[in-house]
Amino acid sequence: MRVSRERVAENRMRILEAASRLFRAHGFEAVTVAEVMKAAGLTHGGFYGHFKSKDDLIAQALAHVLAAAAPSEVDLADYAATYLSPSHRDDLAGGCPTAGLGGETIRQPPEARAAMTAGLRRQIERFIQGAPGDGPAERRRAAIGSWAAMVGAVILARLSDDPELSDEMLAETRAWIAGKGAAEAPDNG
Amino acid sequence: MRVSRERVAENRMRILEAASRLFRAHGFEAVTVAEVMKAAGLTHGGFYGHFKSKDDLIAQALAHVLAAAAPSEVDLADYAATYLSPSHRDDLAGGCPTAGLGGETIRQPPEARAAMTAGLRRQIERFIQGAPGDGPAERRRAAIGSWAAMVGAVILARLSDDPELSDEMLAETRAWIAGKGAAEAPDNG
DNA sequence: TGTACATCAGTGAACGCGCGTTCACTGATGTAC
DNA sequence: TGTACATCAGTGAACGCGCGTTCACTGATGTAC
Repeated sequence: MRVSRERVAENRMRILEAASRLFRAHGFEAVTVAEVMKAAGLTHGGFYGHFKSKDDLIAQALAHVLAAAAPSEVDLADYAATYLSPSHRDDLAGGCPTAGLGGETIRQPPEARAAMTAGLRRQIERFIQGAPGDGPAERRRAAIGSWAAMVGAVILARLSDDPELSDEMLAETRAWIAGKGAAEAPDNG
Repeated sequence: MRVSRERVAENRMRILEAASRLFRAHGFEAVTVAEVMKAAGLTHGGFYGHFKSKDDLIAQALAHVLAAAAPSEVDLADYAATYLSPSHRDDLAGGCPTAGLGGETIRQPPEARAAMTAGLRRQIERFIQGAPGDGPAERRRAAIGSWAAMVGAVILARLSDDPELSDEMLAETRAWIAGKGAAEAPDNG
């Protein structure tokens, strides 16, 4: 049965939201088109009215969730405290798509990688204002280094089957980033 | 045709080596059992004489490649220079299994995660001796933070479809780690 | 504003392919004498 | 040391299942008059 134009747009959004959460929770390959459609409250046959293919959905779901991130500048230390928290580590489905899907997106088609690259650029820009350092170059370096450490730490913390080591990865990386931020630029090395 | 006992052990090693490279290059799910066996110079039917299942192969291949890493202590700055090089970034099949497969291993069965956790522990221990810092706690913090930044930076660099941004991720993270190593512990923050 | 019809979003059965896994078979290895 | 036979690693065809994708159909929406 045909539905109204608003309903079509709403269904499309529901598919993107459901896909975004399911992909983050289980990875691109483990999630089926039928599962996504069911989570969106639809049947699988209608999928191809909205998307060209599953790969197309992957790219659009990534672009959707990455664009939804807070647009304003953030304080790097505040952001790190939230990002490197146990509750973010434990929230696969609702957490950072870069940490949850970055490792898999490397092998995805160009469209998905392009979405991730755009997200990476935005994240660095977002960090630059609130990053420590004397000049723009130093602040950019701090933004890049901190972001790499945050993403790496969440992945390693999720990987660990020992809760103590997992908590330690988060807490120590957070302290290490804060320590680096407070330190002055060295003149050796 | 039956083969000699040495040949059995050699075949098993060949399967583990082939699996380790193929998994790192293409991910666990994209690689088929038949592909692994073909790369090892065998036919797929014999696979179940060596391994209980594909999941079993994944866990054993991870344990195998992680155990093969250099056992001695390393200088953190030297290690970072190699790890954060374009040639390591571009060598998916021969590169670090944590960077290549860590993101996917989160969703793998306990045995695979246990292998990764053991590798993570070993890597931190390996770094502690050569890490900067006054006491053991400070050196451990530097080891953890640096490792998180290295893994994150390689993943982000591989993700980026812009070669310039990709190179920048590696170079800036490397400089940032070095800068942090030289800095003294802050008394604020 | 009402009516008649064309459009098309969504349904659910079906298709085809690839994958993990199984199995009857082969023939070289290892062992008992 | 040599022979006869049991063992079993590897082969390749086959199975069964699940997945992405297609398609004929349905019926509410949107439009032409």
